[in-house]
Amino acid sequence: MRIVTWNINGIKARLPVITSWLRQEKPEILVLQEIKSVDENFPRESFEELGYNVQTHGQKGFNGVAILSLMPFDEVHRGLPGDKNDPQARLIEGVFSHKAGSLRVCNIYLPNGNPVESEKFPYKLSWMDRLHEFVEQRLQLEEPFILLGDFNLIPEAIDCHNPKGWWGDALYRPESLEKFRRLTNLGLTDALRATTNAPSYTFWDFQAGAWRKNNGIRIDHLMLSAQATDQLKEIKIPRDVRGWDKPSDHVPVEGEFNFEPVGETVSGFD
DNA sequence: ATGCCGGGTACGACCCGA
Repeated sequence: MRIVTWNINGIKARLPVITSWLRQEKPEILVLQEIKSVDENFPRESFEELGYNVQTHGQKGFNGVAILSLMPFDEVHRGLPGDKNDPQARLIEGVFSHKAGSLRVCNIYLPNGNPVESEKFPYKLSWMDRLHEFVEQRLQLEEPFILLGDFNLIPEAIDCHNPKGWWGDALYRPESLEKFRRLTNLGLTDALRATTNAPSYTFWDFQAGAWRKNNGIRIDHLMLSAQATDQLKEIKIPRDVRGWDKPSDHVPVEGEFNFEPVGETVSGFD
């Protein structure tokens, strides 16, 4: 079973790229960040035609997350608990069945946090505190759990082309990394780093020829519970997608797992 | 290089992103 994360930077502008990629790749699950759409305007039919079940958690103008799945959703949860006044749509979770049990897939778009001097940075840190609480509860379930998405965090120097240039940015500074390590120390495995020590970028800025110069960073991650790590086969990052027509500034990150779907996929829920 | 692109809203600039 293939489970993929992709920050697509606007569903409206990216629909042709995503549908052609889906026709080619047909992953069981694709999670999207930055759909920049309200739920009513999400082009769900374009994905349903391809056999996908669609669940969204959108908002007007920016942010917004979605899960596309060939398998039916057993459960859907929207929003990160811990602040009822937080209007930003950055988390959606789906629960699925596979032959040996259940699989919980939580898609996040973690706040960027820049500029560090603005209110955006404390928002990032408090969002990470809320995520910590949430993940702690999820891990107590002792089941396959995949926390994936755009973390807006550069884990280590190897994960950026120019570490000295990035150091101090909200994506790569002590306060952010301390909370990130506290989170992963709950018992999450970085799937990419479990399989390779090679530099593996997932984002290249639109500006300043970043793609041409390979001036990239790795900020899109699959973080796995022990029960999910046991089933991990490999991680692939199809970086060529960054060179397609009208690309996102992020590329997909694909996880291949030993989970097997239950029978035929069916639509018609919800 | 705290905005050079690129997408959003809304239709002329501004907000947002990493």
